[in-house]
Amino acid sequence: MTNIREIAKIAGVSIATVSRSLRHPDKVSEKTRQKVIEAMETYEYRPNMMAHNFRSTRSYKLLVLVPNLANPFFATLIRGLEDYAQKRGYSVLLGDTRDEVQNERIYLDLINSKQADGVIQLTPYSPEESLVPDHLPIVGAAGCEGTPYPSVRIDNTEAAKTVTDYLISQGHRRIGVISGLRDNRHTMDRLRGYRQSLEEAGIEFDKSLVIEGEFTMASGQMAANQVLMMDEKPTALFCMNDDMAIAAMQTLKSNGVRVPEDISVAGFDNIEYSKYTDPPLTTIDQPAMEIGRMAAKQLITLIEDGELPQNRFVLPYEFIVRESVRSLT
Amino acid sequence: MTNIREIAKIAGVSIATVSRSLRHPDKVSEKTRQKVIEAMETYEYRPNMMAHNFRSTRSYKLLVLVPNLANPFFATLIRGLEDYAQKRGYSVLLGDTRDEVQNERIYLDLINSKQADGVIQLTPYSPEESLVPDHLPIVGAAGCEGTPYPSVRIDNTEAAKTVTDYLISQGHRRIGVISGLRDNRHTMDRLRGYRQSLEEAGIEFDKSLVIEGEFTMASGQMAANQVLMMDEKPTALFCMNDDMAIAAMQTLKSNGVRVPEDISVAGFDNIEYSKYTDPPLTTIDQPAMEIGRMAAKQLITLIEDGELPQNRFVLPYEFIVRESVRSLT
DNA sequence: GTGAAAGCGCTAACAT
DNA sequence: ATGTTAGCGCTTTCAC
Repeated sequence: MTNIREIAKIAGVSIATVSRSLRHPDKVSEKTRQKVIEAMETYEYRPNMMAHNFRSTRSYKLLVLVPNLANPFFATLIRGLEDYAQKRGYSVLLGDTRDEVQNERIYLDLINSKQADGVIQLTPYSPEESLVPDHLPIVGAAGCEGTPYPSVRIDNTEAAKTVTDYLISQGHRRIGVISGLRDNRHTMDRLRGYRQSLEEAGIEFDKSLVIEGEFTMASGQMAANQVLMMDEKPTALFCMNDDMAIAAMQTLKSNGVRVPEDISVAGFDNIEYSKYTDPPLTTIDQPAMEIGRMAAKQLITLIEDGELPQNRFVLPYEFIVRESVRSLT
Repeated sequence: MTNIREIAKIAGVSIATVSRSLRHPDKVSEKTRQKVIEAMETYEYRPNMMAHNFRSTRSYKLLVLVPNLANPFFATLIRGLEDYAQKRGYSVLLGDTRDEVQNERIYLDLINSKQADGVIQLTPYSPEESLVPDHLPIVGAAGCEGTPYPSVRIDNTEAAKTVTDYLISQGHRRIGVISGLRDNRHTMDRLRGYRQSLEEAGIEFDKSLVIEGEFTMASGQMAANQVLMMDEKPTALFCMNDDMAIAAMQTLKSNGVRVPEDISVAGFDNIEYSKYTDPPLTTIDQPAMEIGRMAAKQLITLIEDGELPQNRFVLPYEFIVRESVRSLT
């Protein structure tokens, strides 16, 4: 258990100098610094970060609140986040909330008890449910419009409009939607884009075409079953994430409905699996890694500087055309 | 910034009593304890865990080393892990190694610098590459046979044999394999099961039928392309994980090879997506959540007691028959 | 440029 | 059952 005192003794300096050699090398003469470094190396000294963190009232930990880690979109985002955080000397603490607000409370306690310096929230903001304490360093990632704290995201409304525009350009006019939960902000933002597109094309909005899912594959399957029972089926289906699109597509096909010949399907997220469905899925590519990196960057700045020059970071998305949408013209 | 001293003053006791009320409530009289609790509540006192951890030389953090968080099998395992850890008062620190040993080194530094109490390793043990320091509390999860530290896993060899046995029982004799990297221990264990099955059935092992992948979808696709170019194609394909199976299946189909009519496909892991492929994938269900929970449990025991009553925890797997395998008989 | 010393918030002997 | 006190390993004034 070699500590700072031992190194000081070996190097023949005071513990203050050892500390300075690490944290403020410029305040130590080149010669003594060398002596200290050498002592550290021969004794394989590793500063006790618990003491360091305690003393400097910084944990160098970022808490990420994720509704479902098993969704590869979130997992990929977190990979980016972690990659960046690591380069800045921060580690990431995982908080899988299972989409339950009460679980968030438990994790937020890590902040209060000083075990994390800030949080990255992957669940879109909900005014009713949010329990963000004041002055908590927090940034939203892949969130929604109107988040009251800094956030990094794409323009969900515009992206949804892009998808719908494309469906319409392919001759579809009866376009179904498999949405997330009605009061989820992603659902709202994306539905707005869908409706805008319809409106511009002069197609009347038909709410019976919107089926409520909850961003899970099981819900995508259920939604597809509802589509199967409709008398007048849509010719195309816009699913608000790839998980639901993948499940819906499979459900449709296993019930004898061909994709895209009978019903076209589009997704949202561009998780890797969407490239390997049959047919490969047309979808919106959210730059998951980049959103994660950027969110980490903003959070760390917020922690270290106490403020951000800018609060909204809207990243570009890409529309990926594959083979799950058929042209009607 | 309300600290233990303030609470002591408010409650009219010493700081020792405040500390005891929290950590050893039985050593404090009911009456004073109530006073202390009340003071804590009215002042919303949250103990500074950085100080607590520092003082007790425990970080209450578990480091999980994962080769690729975007693989839902790992993500699901981690969910289980985290769920259990949380109940025991531990948090999980994420270390995505991108399957690079040198990245492991960076993360293991978190242990040396006392920022984590132990590690859960999700990459199977490799004698050549492993850099596990002595006396490091570590448990392997979803690892391989012969791991020199405690591990929680299924019997990979037996599971692979189960799959192959089934394929043979359906009349297949020319069974291809898409494996992981040749020197990966999962590849070795599972290949052994495959060969055992063949041997018992009196089928000669043909190494030209084994195509090396690397557990990624991209490699599954490449492997499938190799199968497509074979003169004498296998009638069935055993893929060593679902990601490769999913990619292979899609590649086969998009090249006009029907699954399972022309080639049967089986996977390994039973990630959720394998239920929604077309056709749904026959595969081995690894109890990911349960492996994660159990691994966390063992690691915490190891940390707190310094030893484990038992070092090998082999959990049951399940063979899931869906529709991607056809009977030849 | 360097050292002496105080102290971060808490825990745990030790004393009463 | 409760209080006094030393000290965990480190950072940072404050002197020199």
